[in-house]
Amino acid sequence: MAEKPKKPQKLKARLPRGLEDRGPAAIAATRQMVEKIREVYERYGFEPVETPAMEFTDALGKFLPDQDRPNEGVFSFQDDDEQWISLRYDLTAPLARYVAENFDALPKPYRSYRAGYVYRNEKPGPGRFRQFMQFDADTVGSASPAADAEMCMMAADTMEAIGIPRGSYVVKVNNRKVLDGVMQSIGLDGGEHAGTRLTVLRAIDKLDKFPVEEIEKLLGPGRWDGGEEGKGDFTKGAGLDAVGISRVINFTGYKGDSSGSKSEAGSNAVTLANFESVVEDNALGKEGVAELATIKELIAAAGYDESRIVIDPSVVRGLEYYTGPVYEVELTLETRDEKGRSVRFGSVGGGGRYDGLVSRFRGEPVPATGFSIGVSRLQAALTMIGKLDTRPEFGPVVVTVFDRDRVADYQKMVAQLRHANIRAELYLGNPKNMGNQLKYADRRNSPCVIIQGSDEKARGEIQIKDLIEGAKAAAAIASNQEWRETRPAQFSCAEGEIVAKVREVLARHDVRWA
RNA sequence: GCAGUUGUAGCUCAGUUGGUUAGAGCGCCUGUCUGUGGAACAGGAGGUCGGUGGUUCGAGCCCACCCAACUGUACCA
Repeated sequence: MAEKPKKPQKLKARLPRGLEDRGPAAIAATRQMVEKIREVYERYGFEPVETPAMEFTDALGKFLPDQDRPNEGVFSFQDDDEQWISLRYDLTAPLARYVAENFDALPKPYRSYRAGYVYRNEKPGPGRFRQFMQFDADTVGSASPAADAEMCMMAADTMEAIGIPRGSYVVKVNNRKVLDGVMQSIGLDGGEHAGTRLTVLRAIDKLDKFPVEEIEKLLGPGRWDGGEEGKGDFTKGAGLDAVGISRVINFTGYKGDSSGSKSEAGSNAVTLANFESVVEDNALGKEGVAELATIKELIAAAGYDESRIVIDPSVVRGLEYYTGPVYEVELTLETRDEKGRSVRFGSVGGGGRYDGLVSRFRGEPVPATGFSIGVSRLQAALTMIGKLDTRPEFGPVVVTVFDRDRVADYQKMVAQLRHANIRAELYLGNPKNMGNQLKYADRRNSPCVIIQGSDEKARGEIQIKDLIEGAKAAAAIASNQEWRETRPAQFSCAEGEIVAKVREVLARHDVRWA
């Protein structure tokens, strides 16, 4: 024998990490979610506008503070004129560019929404992808806390519209001015402390993740993630002294001994009172507290209680561009993966006020506030907790080919069904036997197939085989012979009745597309 | 990025203290069955055991490095 035939070097079919292919069930679920979110946003008065997936890199805010790692996390490339272009990493920065570019033509306040994929080059995880969908709404040109309050209410309404019951989600609100005020009051103002301020904010952001003692380490010297000195990775702390640490912890309303989870802040009124005592005479802090107080009144007047929208000092978000109120939506349902382990999904939406983002382009103040839902992450969470209908859609009615020379007759039946708005197709594979054609219809999840052999043709009839009913009947049948002879769930009717009879079958099984 | 764990068939996994030709279940294809999807039975395809180098008479197993995935952590506009 000659040499072993060399295997052709096959190209490995594979997808980069953090990306996913999406089948019919996932697509249908996304469509439904997006449609429901859209209805709510429209009802709040927002109008649609869309921008491309790419922007000039500088328009995305790459030069804003907190840019110690240029080009990290963003997919970028150079155009043929050497200008840097990036895939958008959110929908807010591109909107700011759009508004600035079309400023004079737009009504102010300008209120718009958009859904689209955004891209982040970071480590993927459960519900975290490198391409994912966001659904965004923004009010540009209003400095009123009413615009912020409205975002919170809309967030709550949206969650309920998607089918998440009241009590299974919570909208958390905070205000960056309060945080900044507290930091000023412990001597962390000024450019030389910018890095420290960031570290403090990051530490606060982890309050829902680690016990308070761990947060204290992050505010102080630092923390080892292996649980003890020298184990695992070391996170450098903010280096605050004991007074500074306790001021920050006091602000959060968390108690030193509560090993872990919830803020002690009982109600919005208590939280606000605590804020007031913590910011003392700091002007910026007082301004933030006043804004939160206004928001609290507005949402209460509109009938949103604290189980739906709550002031939470641990919400930080968007270190880069948020300037005032910030919001975050969290699922409070416990989510577990297929192995029963608890899974952290983090927030499924959020937003805040970004008064500096549009004015970058304009040299005049342009206040703005926005809210965004992480559609992909929310879908991943809902799928995991079984809240999403992941049943595959029914396939088309399949008209089988019995006699190869009568394809025209079969195609005519297909056309009749299609004209009656029934999804239908001719079997386009090799029609050498009926078994393969039925197997195909089965795999397509077809509700029924049409069969017409010469016997039926002679009588002017067709056979309709109900595959769903047939599958049920199959359970009771043991032998193949019996299976074939009974031809379960199959009936014949006159050729002219094809549409009416197929409709009956579809109705019987509640076929969604019918 | 850092740390830990794990890489054997399309999927889930076995694989003795290093010892001939690397296995099972499920899935896939074919046949029993040229006018009927399931079930059953029979058969078949599919692996450079993640990669490279080393130790050894001999490596899926031992050693080194690399790659990838998962988990935690960092970052997260």
